[in-house]
Amino acid sequence: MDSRVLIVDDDKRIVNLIQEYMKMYDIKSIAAYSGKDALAMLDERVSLIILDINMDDMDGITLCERIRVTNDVPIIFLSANATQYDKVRGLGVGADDYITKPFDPVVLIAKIKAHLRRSEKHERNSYDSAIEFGDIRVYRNAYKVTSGGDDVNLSNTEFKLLLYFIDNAYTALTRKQILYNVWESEVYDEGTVTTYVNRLRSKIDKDEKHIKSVRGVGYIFEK
Amino acid sequence: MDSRVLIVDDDKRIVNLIQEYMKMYDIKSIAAYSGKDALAMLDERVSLIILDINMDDMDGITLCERIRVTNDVPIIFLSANATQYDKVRGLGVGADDYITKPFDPVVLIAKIKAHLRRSEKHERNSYDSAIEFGDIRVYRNAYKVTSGGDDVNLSNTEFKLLLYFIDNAYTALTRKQILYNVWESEVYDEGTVTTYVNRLRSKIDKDEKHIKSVRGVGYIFEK
DNA sequence: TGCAACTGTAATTGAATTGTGATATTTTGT
DNA sequence: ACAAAATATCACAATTCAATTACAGTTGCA
Repeated sequence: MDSRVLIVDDDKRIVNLIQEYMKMYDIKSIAAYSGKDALAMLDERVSLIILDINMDDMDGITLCERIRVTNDVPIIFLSANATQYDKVRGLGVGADDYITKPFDPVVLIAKIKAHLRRSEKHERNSYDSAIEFGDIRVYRNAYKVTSGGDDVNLSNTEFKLLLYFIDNAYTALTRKQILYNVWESEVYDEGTVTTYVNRLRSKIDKDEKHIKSVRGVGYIFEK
Repeated sequence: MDSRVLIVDDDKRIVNLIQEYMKMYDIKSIAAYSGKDALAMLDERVSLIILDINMDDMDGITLCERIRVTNDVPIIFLSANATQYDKVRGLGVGADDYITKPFDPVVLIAKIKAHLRRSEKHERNSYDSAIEFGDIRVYRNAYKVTSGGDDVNLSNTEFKLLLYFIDNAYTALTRKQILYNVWESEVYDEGTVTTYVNRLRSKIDKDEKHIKSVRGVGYIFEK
């Protein structure tokens, strides 16, 4: 994980506080103390922005709109209360989440991590390039999988299941979740998932290096 | 084939990499390391532009719009992820294709060639640029196909289908997609595609080396 | 006009895939 | 070590899918 979070707030104490927490969880951050500074810093690579709604020189909403013109990075608003956020949402500004002050650091970190994970997910799984793990390569567009260079013949369902795992790597998935997302219906027996996971394993993951069982929950895929 | 590709990216390593691959396939290229340079180079004759979406001095979208004011040359976007490209498409910017980083060089070259071929069609000086795979040669402009030197008689629909496959090599295509693009309508039965694929196979690909079935999906063409 | 090629649909066949239960194995808590 | 629960494995019948073949309507052209 090589992501950076930009914190924008004209109250330096708040910025310092957030940076302290983030340091504890090994999340890199940079800070801007005004809207103008923030815009300047966007030239650098930033994975997520935490943005205070109330600032002196430029309010957070305006700043958010300006950012959105050129940038798709997730934004979490810091607001004094929930009503304030409703206003933001009403305006249709492209914010992705919000936290009200005073905030619980645990919640803040959880939200940050969730957003980082989500955007990271989209990054690597580009459409034309192969996804690799171990000696397995998955070619999304070609519906093709190779293992050590040799073609592996996966059925359509097996392939879709594999993609679902890949798109949700490092997250434990319940059988119900898997049914819902891969079979797009819950009418099937959960045992079906078990069977298919094992079919997939027998073809590309004989020693269960990547698709691991999580007893009582379901499965987790690790690259 | 006397065409030139302009590569625009401020990351010189990427540019060099692409130029290396292109050299291997005898495609001439020139490079620009900034949007400003790229605009200047457009005075010269260019057949295709490969354009990074993220650049320091001018983002790819803006550059694309500026180019489009005066120029109709095909543009392939290089983007960090597919989401980014969706945004471009949403803006209605006149991009013709995209490739996500990290890219598969084979796919990149295939796409470049496809675009060059397509635009070449409109130019006067391209009589008999054949597309080759196996012992098959396809002469786009002459509506002619040979197999091992002998003429193959393809019907019009079969020929259009073959061209569609060629232009979308290494991508699995659904029957619906094929209907939509070759028959230019979806009113027909999907079985029609099946029949035509098999007619095509019996004429130029008896052992299914190039047109492969992807069960549950459709077909994929590989050169 | 008449014939040959082409077009799209439909029926048939064989093979791959599908979901489910029945049984074996592993893991867990006591 | 034991029973209970969860998971893995296996075998199966039903289904789905694509290749093949046949066919009737259409088009083009000689």
